[in-house]
Amino acid sequence: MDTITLDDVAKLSGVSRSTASRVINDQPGVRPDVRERVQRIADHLGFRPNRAAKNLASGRASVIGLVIPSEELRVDPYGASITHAVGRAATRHDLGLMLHLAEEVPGRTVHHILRDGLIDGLVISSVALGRPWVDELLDSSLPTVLIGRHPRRTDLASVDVENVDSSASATAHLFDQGCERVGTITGPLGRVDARQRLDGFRLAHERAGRVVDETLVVEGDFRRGSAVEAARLLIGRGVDGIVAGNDEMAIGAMWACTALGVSIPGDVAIVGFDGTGSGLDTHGDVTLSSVVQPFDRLADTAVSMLNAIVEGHQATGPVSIPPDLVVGGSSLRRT
Amino acid sequence: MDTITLDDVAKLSGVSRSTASRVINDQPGVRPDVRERVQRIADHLGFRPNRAAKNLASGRASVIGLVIPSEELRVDPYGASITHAVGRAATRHDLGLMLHLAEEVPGRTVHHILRDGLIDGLVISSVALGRPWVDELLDSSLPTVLIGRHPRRTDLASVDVENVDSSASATAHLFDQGCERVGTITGPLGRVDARQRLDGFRLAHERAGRVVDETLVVEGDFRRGSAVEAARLLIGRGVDGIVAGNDEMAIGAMWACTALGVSIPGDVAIVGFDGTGSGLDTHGDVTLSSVVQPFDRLADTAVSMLNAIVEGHQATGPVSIPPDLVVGGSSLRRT
DNA sequence: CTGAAAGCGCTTACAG
DNA sequence: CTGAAAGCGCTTACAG
Repeated sequence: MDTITLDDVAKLSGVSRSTASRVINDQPGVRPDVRERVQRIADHLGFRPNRAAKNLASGRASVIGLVIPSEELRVDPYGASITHAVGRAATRHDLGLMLHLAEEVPGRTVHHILRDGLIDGLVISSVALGRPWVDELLDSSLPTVLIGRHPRRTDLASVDVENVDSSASATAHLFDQGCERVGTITGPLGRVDARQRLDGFRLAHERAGRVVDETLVVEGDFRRGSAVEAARLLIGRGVDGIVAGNDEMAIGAMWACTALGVSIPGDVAIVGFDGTGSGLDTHGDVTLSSVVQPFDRLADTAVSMLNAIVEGHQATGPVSIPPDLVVGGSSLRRT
Repeated sequence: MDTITLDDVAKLSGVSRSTASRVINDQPGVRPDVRERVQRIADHLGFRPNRAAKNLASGRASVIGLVIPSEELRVDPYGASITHAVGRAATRHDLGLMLHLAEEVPGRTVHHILRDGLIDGLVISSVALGRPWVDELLDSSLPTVLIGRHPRRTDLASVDVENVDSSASATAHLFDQGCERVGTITGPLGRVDARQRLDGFRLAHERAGRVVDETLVVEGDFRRGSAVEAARLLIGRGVDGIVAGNDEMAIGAMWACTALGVSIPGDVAIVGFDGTGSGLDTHGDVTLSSVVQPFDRLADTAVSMLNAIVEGHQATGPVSIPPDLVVGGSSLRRT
């Protein structure tokens, strides 16, 4: 073994393990010159503290878990974006990230996750809610932060995009582009985010003194396929603008338009939500306008909140972060 | 603290910690009745061994890491599929999975990953190769297994899909469907997998006694956008079949066809590779034919190999697993 | 500012 | 088949 331990550093520096520990962990109470010497020796030796030992001794793992449905990870770029963002955030906070795929966790393993001391807390994608073991976690002693929103509980620490106003802006943007008959393809209305985005759609109408034509409100399921059909329906009903509940469905709608020879944005202007599908390579020639989720800020906030809870602070309630409307070719009519 | 330790179990069972440990870890050398009693008490107490302690004492983390480029995770379903599959495999092997996003690892952190004792080994997506710190890992003392193939080195433990023959089958399938002018959109030819799939394309021609029309071989970059253009080109050159280097590009090609009013599979039959994009909701009405990667088998094999290396066995060389051609509506002409 | 000492919860030879 | 003991590599009050 050429594994270098704290003892090695201490011995070579001529200090005690305690002092070496303080230096390594940037704790105060060490004479500057001593600190410098120890640090130098540690660097020179290439000392890396053993995490397991540190964990055991301190009761801190410096690792957090992410719970996300595997379906979400595979099927929807949203899941991948969240995973990516939380990974970045964890790294920034100097934490490791363990992946817990929602489908893969056998029943009793919940306790495993809870008590095996391998993680300090959990970031949970609200998409994972509804599974009994996930719901159970919410009330366990393990610190958790939700990305998204719980359908009922407001006591949980959570971070979410602001859905209502931003969705209203997207709708208003279509009005601005001269759209007269704007329809919407919503996510599954059992989900909070889908409902809130619909609320925003209605709000924009209200603000503009318009009346929502209810035949132009079609429920989808956040997947592309559902939007292809829904878009056909809406096109049949003469829409000239579509607000999609997410980008996947916006892409489905674009597909339907293309297949029907309906031009975008000339005949139908389209706006999505998420910002996962933007970029030319996602849907032919036209870039998709979208309400872009601030994934990095969401993740960073979530990890910060989680850290705070781990450190013993009270969990704060839901936090909401406004996204940006990014206008692309799918909705911009040159005037 | 109501944390239950091995000591609690031992005391309540009236045995030593050693014996309790043996029972908990299913090690031999314990009288059946004792084993049963200890087990029962452990269960009753809800005992969960502390992983950090176990790790420290045994030198095993029971956690493996996955290195994957974050781009891959966000942009291409392939990355998400791999991540998902490795997550499943890890769970099956009773291992935790830590995520190491290729972009997020600062230089010196390599050593961190190497020596902090948090992981036993690493599954590395070959897409991550080329980054200096990743390449460095390959030669470190940390056990690693590659999913994919190294451009040069054959000494590394790796698992990959069989690319050549399967790609040949895909091409042959188009011949079977009556295609006379089959073109291909390849991945970036700097990559082994892209080259091998092109080799398969050529091989199929050879086997069928046909000559490859080199003007029908167009290089893409595995992204959708590149395929939209490439497909336009190919359509202009009169192809009636397209073999795409992956599903993302197949979808791009389908998009191009749809936009040009070219019918699929009537005018142009299309086959992809990966099996990530199949399912109706990905591209309008038509399901995509594809060489479907055996993600679960790939991941399972990779994790098994990794485990073996961790346990001290010699690393075996590259392993290749054949994928399945799954025929969908994009290439099946009713005859 | 510094160090000696106990302890985190487990595993693992080593004796019996 | 079973147990006493040492040890994994760190942190953390507690004294000085």
